[in-house]
Amino acid sequence: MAAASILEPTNNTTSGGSSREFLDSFVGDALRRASTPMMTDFADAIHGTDMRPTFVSILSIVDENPGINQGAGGAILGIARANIAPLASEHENRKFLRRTPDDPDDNDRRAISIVLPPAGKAMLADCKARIKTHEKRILKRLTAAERTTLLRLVRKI
Amino acid sequence: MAAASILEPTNNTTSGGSSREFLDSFVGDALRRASTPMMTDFADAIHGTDMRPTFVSILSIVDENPGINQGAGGAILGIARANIAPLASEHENRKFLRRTPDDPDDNDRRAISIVLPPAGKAMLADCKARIKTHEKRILKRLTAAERTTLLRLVRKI
DNA sequence: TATTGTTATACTCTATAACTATA
DNA sequence: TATAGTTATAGAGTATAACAATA
Repeated sequence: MAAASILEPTNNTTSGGSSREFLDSFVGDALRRASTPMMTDFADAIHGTDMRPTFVSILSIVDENPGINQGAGGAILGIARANIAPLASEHENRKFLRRTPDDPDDNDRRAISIVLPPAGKAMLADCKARIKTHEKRILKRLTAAERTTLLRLVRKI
Repeated sequence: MAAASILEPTNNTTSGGSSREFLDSFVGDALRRASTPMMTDFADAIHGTDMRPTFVSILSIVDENPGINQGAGGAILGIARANIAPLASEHENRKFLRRTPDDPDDNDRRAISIVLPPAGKAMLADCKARIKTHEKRILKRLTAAERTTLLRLVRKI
């Protein structure tokens, strides 16, 4: 992959003197223009691990909520049940998570509990380290205070 | 369409007491979780116009930079040349923009100038009005000052 | 050689509907 | 009837490679 942007403009507001007046007044477009390269850089950060952004977030949620079922995990992440299923299945094939028909209360046989086996924990640890480096690189133009403010404001949306 | 989120959690930080500690510390994930519903709501806002988010941004850029060529327009928007081509072609078929082999300096016959005919201007005006309403709805939890700060910080990424 | 536009292709993420098995 | 998981499919957005015409 190595998806370092092909697009010439490196700054994020106006480009070369061309007008972006309308778009520049909208938060939605700013968010899109920030999150796309962010995702690209994220993908670069975990390149070589055969993981993808959504994969890492799933491992992270399962690690912090062992035994959680797929639907609840997906809801936390904002991923629909229908999209969690194939991802969980792929994870399981790679031995990064384990699904058991056991449920937390042992009385709903529809629910499937997910848990991280050692291979999953190791992969997650590797990705976490890579992601921390990635975030530092991406956010180097923001002070610590600005990052905190940004997080707070984005979450209010 | 009418894609009002199917996902249960309505707030954006932690859900129901489940842990999101790791993800919650990363700006990238917050951005993703904010921009996805934002795009969905945007799509709802322009529903019925047969437009898509990228379509609107292209019309907007051409309107503000009449005669711009495709590559430059795409660069302003962060869209690769290869992806602009089919979008521009579809726009042209719908009479929302006009492409002429004339270039600004009349001496580069590779470049193609784009311009908004009346139908394109009318469609853009309609979309702009819808988008303004959409942004107000989405950002209703932020004060004017917070929106300004958010825009400034996101652009620094 | 480099660049504009084009085509074709692949991949990620998201949305929807329909199905099963449980409840 | 309602829910958890599954499957299949469709759509939007993005990335890459290769090509023709032009510079």
